[in-house]
Amino acid sequence: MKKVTINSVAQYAGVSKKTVSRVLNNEPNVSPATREKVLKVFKELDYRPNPIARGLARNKSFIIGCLYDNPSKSYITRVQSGALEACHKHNYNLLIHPCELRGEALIDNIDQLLTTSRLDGLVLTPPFSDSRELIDFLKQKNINYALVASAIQDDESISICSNDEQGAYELTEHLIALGHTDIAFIKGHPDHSATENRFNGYKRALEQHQIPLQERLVAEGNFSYHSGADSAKAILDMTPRPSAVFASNDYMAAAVLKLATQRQLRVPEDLSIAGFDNAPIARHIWPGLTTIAQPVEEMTRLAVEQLIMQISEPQEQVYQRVLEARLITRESTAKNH
Amino acid sequence: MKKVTINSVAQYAGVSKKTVSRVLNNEPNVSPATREKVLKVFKELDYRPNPIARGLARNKSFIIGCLYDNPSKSYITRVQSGALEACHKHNYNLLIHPCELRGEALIDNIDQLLTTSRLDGLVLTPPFSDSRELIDFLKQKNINYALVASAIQDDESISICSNDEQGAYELTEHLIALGHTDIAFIKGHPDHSATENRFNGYKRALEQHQIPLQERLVAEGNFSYHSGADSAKAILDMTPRPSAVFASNDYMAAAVLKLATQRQLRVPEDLSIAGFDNAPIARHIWPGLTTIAQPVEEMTRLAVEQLIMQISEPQEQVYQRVLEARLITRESTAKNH
DNA sequence: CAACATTATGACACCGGTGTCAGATGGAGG
DNA sequence: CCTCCATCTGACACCGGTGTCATAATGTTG
Repeated sequence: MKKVTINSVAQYAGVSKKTVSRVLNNEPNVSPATREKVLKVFKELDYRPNPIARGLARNKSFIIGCLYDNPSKSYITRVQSGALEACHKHNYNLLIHPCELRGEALIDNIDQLLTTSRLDGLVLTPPFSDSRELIDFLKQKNINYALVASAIQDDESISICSNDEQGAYELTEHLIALGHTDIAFIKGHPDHSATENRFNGYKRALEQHQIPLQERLVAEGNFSYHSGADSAKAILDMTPRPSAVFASNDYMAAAVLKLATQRQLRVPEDLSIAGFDNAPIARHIWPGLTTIAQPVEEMTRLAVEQLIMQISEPQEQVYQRVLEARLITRESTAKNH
Repeated sequence: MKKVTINSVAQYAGVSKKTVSRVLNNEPNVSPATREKVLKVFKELDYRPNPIARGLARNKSFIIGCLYDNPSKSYITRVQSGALEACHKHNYNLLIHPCELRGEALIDNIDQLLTTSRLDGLVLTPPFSDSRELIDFLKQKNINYALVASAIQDDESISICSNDEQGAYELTEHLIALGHTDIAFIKGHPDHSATENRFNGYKRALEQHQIPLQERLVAEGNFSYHSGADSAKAILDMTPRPSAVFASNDYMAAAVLKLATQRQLRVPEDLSIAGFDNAPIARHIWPGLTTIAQPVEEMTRLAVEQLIMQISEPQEQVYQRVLEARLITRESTAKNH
């Protein structure tokens, strides 16, 4: 069981190791006969190039880093899953790096990460994808990166997002169509651009239907279940109580549902509740939550694929795209009587 | 902004690069004065050794792989979090590798992973940690590994688990103490050793209290929410209906709760429900689920730490440990009337 | 103080690939 | 048949560290 290196392949095939390397990397200027011969030896010896040696010679690691700071486990795993798919397709690996946006020394932390791990690129997920400071740092350091679900679309950044504003608009419109006019809204974390986008969609729908925005119905949250619980308390204590609540994500919506149920309110008869994200919890509870599904895996997959392309052959034109979100209606919303 | 390599450090400090290497690795046989001098240059030049070059020279990657195939996102993120903590502490990185135990070619898949990524070790989480086939393969290939939540304790394997049997025993006893005797049980996935352990705990508690085990009350699940929903239907259709349901994890318990609520059963007045794992959903729903909390992060952290120790200095005595699980009571269980 | 053991240091090859460049080979054109 | 150019191919240095071993410097002993 000896190690198969490029040297043994070269010797066995009767060519120089440089020629083997050429075949390996699909470089031109290898005669078809030689290429064939070497490829055959690859199979015979079951040769697999050592990525570490390759990395050293090319100053590459074939590793993409994924930054996140998100309370939603399901969001994180969806992001990972999309990123992994793209990585594996191109023989890259994924390094996960949870860290805090508001941490004392984010830039230092990332700098450390980059120099110790020699990452070839970074995928930034919210809220990092909206951090100007971080992005400027990466630009200055000449590190390739891709933004997921970011509001930034600046011609220099690969950026894939979904249409939060439109999603929130449709969901609000759905509630309005059910006869609701007093619709409370729970905002997300202020560091995420999704927070503002979703709120804007809500406002636009109200405006469109000539329903005045009531500031009193807008609560501050931060996407965590806990913050949803706090907002839920404030909202359910209001008089008059709104007939519907639109929370900026499903966890906060679940918190509203929990409190409402505790207080013997019937959902959706007495109170309609809607969320955002289509997290697993949205269908694990009763009644199931009406929500907006986003293509998180798809977004991340595209972002990482573009990132890898950018790494292998830097391009002038950078890829940007907005994917569609879609409304999913479940039992938690119903006609206002 | 030139690159700082071991050569530049050596030159700047006026020593050979081998000496720099010695200081870097805390090797003996360097005079205190020289060591001091080199360390000072490290700081001055902000030198960070290139892990790739190091890896090539030592035939190491400083990367640990983490295998999982688990429907629970929260479990996965907890595992990752524990593993990352241990990795970062020792300057390792974590590569995540979701794959299917029942996949057509698991061994090939892992073989591929190992040769292309040159991992220094693997952490196996359930159900991989119970796969004899995989473990034998790793032994034969001389790959270091650590088992998380495995039933295997064979003196050659690092193995950290928590006491599932005891946890299930305590939870069942809790239900018995509340006056329940007809306690349905939903099993987990047959590939996980936890499934049998939890079932054994349930049986032991019944036996201890002279309650005969009723086969009709035992349903097959597989830890997924969906399987829980199927079992829930079977259980709630039974006549007479049991007064309590103990599901082998919280997702399945949540499915029981959802169906019970849909059917207008009051929980816990008409039906007590308990789960296992203390997943986030257990406290995100109403009523909150009585469950068993396991130290998942702690298990994984310990496993990875031991794994890294094993890698750096192979030891005769291998580390094994059983951590305690603990009962968490919430609103979903109450006295049987 | 000679003889030897111990500690400190550096020269050099090596890990397994890739980049550069010079030289070999072969076909087209005059 | 010779020149010229395009296509192949390999020798060799190099990426940034580590291992081996010889040698220099220092310490210990009789």
